[in-house]
Amino acid sequence: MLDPALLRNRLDEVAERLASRGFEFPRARFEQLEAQRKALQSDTQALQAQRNARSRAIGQAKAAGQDTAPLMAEIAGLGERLQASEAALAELQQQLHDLAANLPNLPDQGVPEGRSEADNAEIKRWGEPRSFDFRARDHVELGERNGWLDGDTAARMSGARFTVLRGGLARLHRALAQFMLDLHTGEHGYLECNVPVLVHGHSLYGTGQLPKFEEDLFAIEGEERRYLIPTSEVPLTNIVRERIVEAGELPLRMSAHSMCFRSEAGSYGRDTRGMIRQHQFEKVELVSIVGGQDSAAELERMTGCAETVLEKLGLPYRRMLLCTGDMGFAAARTYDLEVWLPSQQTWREISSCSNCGDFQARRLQARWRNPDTGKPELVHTLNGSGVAVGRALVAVMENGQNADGTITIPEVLRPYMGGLALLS
RNA sequence: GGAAGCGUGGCCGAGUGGUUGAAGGCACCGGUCUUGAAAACCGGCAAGGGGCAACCCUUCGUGAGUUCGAAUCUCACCGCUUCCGCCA
Repeated sequence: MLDPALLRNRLDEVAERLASRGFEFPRARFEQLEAQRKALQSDTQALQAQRNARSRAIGQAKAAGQDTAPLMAEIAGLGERLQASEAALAELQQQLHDLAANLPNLPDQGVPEGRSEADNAEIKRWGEPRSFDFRARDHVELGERNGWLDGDTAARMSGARFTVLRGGLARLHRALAQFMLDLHTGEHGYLECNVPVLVHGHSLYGTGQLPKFEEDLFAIEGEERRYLIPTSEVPLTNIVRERIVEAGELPLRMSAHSMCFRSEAGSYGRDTRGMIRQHQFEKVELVSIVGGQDSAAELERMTGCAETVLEKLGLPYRRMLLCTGDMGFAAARTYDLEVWLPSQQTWREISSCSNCGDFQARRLQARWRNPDTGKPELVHTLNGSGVAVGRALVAVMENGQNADGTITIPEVLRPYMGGLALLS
């Protein structure tokens, strides 16, 4: 949610910055609603003030033992007028709120303008894509040869975009998640969390997936509707929902390994082969809650933590600064990490780290107490993948493959594989 | 699933339908005192919204209702606690 004061006072700037990310602000409608709201609100409050004053007078008269009948007669009809006014105001405010809830965050200064991923800026590159002296196989081919990776069996029980993993590959997948979580909690200062994967709609509203992107989610109907989380950013960030955090608790850094569920509506035909795009996948997530003055530096730090994962695994990657048109709804600034996939001869997203500023915090009413002022202020929230486990598995397989179809296990994972160095 | 109880500010906790946005305490901030600190004492201290401002409005789990007036009365819902049943 954008700062409502910004909408009222600096509409030109807001509209312009939203336009830079390809969002057309419904300006005429907003201005009309806002003008009506202003008039109706002051009318309503005048009526409320009148009612309060009269009721107080009746109370005083009664206490003094005077006759209250004339005062009562004076406010006859006030109640109905007030009720009508309040109802109309509530309706208007609902419309304004609905409009505001669908506005994406403003891009930070310094985010390159652009319409699609083609306009993203490459910030850095690490590692050297390996050159093969044999035909490099893709992860599906590598996996199916040994029955490690089985999409057909998964399709029979669950449909498309699911996978069954077996044996050493299943273990390697688990090893990756363990390694990442250990790294972030042991060396990067994140608090290990285990969180619900089923959440209420209001939690998804808080992080910005609702109301606009309901079709991307799996919903569970029961006595109460719940949703499967698309990322543990949702539960981790909702930990501070409607809380006032003490300054000494910040920065609050949390990490979780969880299942993630996405309907992938609208991506028919894309990445249908293998494990790149699944309805159900695992991810180690990083979330930071900080004071507003620290969020820019925290984004750099967080992105560095995600990069460390890839570096320790020996996976070549590049860091991209997303352009205005390619950022997510809640993000003000986003870095994507893209890992090299030999089979596709291209870079594929494996992590996305975003600074959401106070956008989510305003929806969540998540605040901290600023010791300088003694007043509560909205926190800034950041989230990043540290990193996607399924895609990391794909990258390890493809980059670590040998001519005979075996896979060399990165050294940092061997302790999690019982010392095994080669998957064969 | 059955029974009982409870939801009040950052926290704890009072609150007979009428200047109660809410006593008291803790925490926090400022001051006096002190070599310094602690203690003691004095003062301040909820959030959100509207207005240049004076000031006004809203909020006591949520939503409806009764009333001139609701933290207080009624109903429904939600959440929490305890006991019983079931259960990994």
